[in-house]
Amino acid sequence: MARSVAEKADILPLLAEVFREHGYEGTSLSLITQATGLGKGSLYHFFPGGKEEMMVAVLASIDLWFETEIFQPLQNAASPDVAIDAMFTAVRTYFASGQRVCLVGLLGLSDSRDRFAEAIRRYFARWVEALAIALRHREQTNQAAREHAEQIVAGIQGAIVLARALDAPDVFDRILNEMSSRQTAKSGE
Amino acid sequence: MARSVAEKADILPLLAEVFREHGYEGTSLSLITQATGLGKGSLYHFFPGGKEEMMVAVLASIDLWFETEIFQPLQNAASPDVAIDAMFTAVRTYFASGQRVCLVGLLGLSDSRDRFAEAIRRYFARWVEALAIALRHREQTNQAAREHAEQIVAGIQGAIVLARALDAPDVFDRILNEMSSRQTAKSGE
DNA sequence: TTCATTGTTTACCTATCAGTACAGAAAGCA
DNA sequence: TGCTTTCTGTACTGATAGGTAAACAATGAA
Repeated sequence: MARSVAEKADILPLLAEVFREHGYEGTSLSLITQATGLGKGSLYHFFPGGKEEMMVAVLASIDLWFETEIFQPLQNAASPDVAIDAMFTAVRTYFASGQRVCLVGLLGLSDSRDRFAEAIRRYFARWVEALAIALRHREQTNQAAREHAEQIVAGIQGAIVLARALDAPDVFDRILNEMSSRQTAKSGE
Repeated sequence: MARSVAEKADILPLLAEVFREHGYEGTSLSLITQATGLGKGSLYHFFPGGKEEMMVAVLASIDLWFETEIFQPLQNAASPDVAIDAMFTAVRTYFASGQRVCLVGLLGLSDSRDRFAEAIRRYFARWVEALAIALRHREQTNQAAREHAEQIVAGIQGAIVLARALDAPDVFDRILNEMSSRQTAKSGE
């Protein structure tokens, strides 16, 4: 047969996209088979734990991506300003100017929050933490840097919500631009 | 029997709460009967259109509340500053410092977005519009007021996401306080 | 006190859900 | 070539989903 020699690594992005579009509850196995081209047999071969294990794997892959592409650069960059700029650019691309939902944020709002509470908490905690480190140079205290980081992460999440609701990607870009420029403006102080 | 002489007005808040907690997809009729104490028969008597009509009614009641409690005061207040302050206070209470989700925002992110797209769009469009009017005094141009309004509404939504994800209501309060104080700080300029 | 209206209970319908069982095909290795 | 491991299709399960039908109880006006 059409034995596609599927590997977990290949189907994870597809899986992630389905969960992003439909949430955890809204993603049925039939949607998954449709999106991945894999039958139930294959899916349960790779993920014996079913839907929940699939979501855990997706969350882990998201975590890995953000850790390497966003969090680590923020923490270790020689120039924090450049790293923060890079973060804004990466985020704009990743979330397709708000047309692509943040799966972790969505999960946190939804019914299945409790099931993945720890992964959700860690994702946002790491983001705030890494960004706060990059912001330390700019702020009087570590606490101020932390609060500023909270504002920016919340601003990004809110920009997704608003841009999706209004169906207006330009709203997303405007909000991110403003946060980014308010940032660089401070260097003149 | 226990004829509770139910009225639509009485069960709408209960309905709203169930939808808020579980989303549209996640809210099953059995959850609804449980939360309202009404059987399917009664529910379909009040809402012949089923779940969808229930959600439409809930959205309409939310719309009404925000229109009278938030949007109109923002637009018509003698003192916009006071009205904006009142908005922050009302929002903090309404969303219980981020422990209570914004149903409209959640819907916008989730699978059932298309079904209620127009109501979702209008809710946020009205919010931004009303807030922009209250902010006009503070900004150079109407466009700047609008952009600032977008930032604040997005900030509120993001604060909900972040506070829920971190399970930390104080994060919500901090972010709102900061936005509110940045606002009043400008009057000194 | 009749009687239509309004509200409620109960039983039932079909579709779909997540998950399981298992036979069997492809692939890798000998 | 054989044989084992890895993968896949099909058929099934029990549970629950949203929704329907209709008999029936409470209510309020005549």
